[in-house]
Amino acid sequence: MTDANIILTKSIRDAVYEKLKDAILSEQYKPGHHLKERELAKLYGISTTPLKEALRRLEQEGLVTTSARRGTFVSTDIMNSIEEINWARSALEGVAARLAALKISDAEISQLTGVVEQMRVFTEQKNAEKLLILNGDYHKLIRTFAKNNYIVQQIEAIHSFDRSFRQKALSHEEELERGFQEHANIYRNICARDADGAEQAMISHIRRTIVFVKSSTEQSL
Amino acid sequence: MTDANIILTKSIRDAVYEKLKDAILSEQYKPGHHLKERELAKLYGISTTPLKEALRRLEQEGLVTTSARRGTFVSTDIMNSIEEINWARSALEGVAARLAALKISDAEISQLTGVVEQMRVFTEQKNAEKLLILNGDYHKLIRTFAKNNYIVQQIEAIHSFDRSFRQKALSHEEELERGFQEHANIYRNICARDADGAEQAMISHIRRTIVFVKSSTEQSL
DNA sequence: CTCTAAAATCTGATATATCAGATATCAAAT
DNA sequence: ATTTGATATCTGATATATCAGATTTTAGAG
Repeated sequence: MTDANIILTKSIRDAVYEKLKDAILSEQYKPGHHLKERELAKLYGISTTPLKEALRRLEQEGLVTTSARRGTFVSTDIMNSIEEINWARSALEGVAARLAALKISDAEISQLTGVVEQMRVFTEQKNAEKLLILNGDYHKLIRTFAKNNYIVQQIEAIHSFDRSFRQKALSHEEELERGFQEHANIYRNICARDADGAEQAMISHIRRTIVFVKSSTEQSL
Repeated sequence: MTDANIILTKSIRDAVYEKLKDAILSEQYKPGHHLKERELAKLYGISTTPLKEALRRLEQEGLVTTSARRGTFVSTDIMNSIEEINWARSALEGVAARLAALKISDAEISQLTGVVEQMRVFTEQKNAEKLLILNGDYHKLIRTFAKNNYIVQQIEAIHSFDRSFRQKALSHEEELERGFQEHANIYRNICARDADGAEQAMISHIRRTIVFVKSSTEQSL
């Protein structure tokens, strides 16, 4: 409740969209759950208009399914939607790494080096919490250095989806070391201005993570 | 006017979404044009509620930009250059080809074969007009076979921006034959279920086209 | 004439009422 | 007891009214 109220500047529509998305991704609303417009509107103390707009957006993203005058339901296969989105992310972050390798300046390499060195420290300390933040910074730096606004926008639109996803990835200890090695590998390729190598390293890093989280989630069922 | 009324089964929301999208893509509403909710609602004889939902969807696709209580405007694609967008397109169509290679059924291969055979004929006839349509069908089939809704949406959002781009690509005769060879190569990789090969073939095909169009456009200036 | 501030106006955002399709309920017929 | 169909009810879809931020207009001071 508290964190939602921090966002005072946002419209009700966007606030309720974020709230619902988080609730669905964290499985507070389980697959198949009926999201009733009037009920939710009353619960959140808002009208159905912005709520409806939020539901439409979630529908387009595949998180809910609406049947006219029957109801809106949380999609039965959320993991599939998340996986679909992460395939797109792998492609977009891959090409971002390529462009970064082509365009990066020496000053920017220094910046990236600084982050990688910090990551090395926290990996040795097995500090998953700090690493989660640093990993975010690392990926953000790379797409910034790609200097392609459209790609940055698309990647950041995807980001909120896999907050929970990346958290799961780092909850396994062996993943910390492997993740760092892959990040270091991407880093080396970018520094060497090896566009093909950087793109491939980034793509296989993200796709391996997809498969890893998927399989470890399925095991826990 | 008449064709819109044929769709009686659809919701007003979807009908007005398509109507607006067509109008924007055909440049009846030019970039920068102010789409006023009340004005359009009155024009179409509907209320602002479904109209607003249609506008939100167009906003998410990037066709319009809304500033709260200032207005909704047809996007000016000046923000993101055609080149920027096409880097994203190459990555997304590449991963679509990969997924198609992984998931394609025998029946779907037959469908794709049919299109490729037609393309062969029109390439020999140097029929650029027909090839433009078939190329579109070909790419659309591949992304459909990828069975990833999110990626399909992203690619089609990009398409609505640069119809002119692919037209330019085929305006050079030597490009017809080279384009067909590349398409045939992608096709072979997908049929062989070679995911890596299909992705690489698609990516290099699109990126070569980007460079080609860019250089030939610069020459003509 | 210029500048400023208040008010009128324009616009999207939100709230509420109503419509209409889909489903569930239940009583009557067999 | 089962079936059927009328009806009550639930739900999203749509229409309309109102709110509030942003812009423009304009009246008044200098």
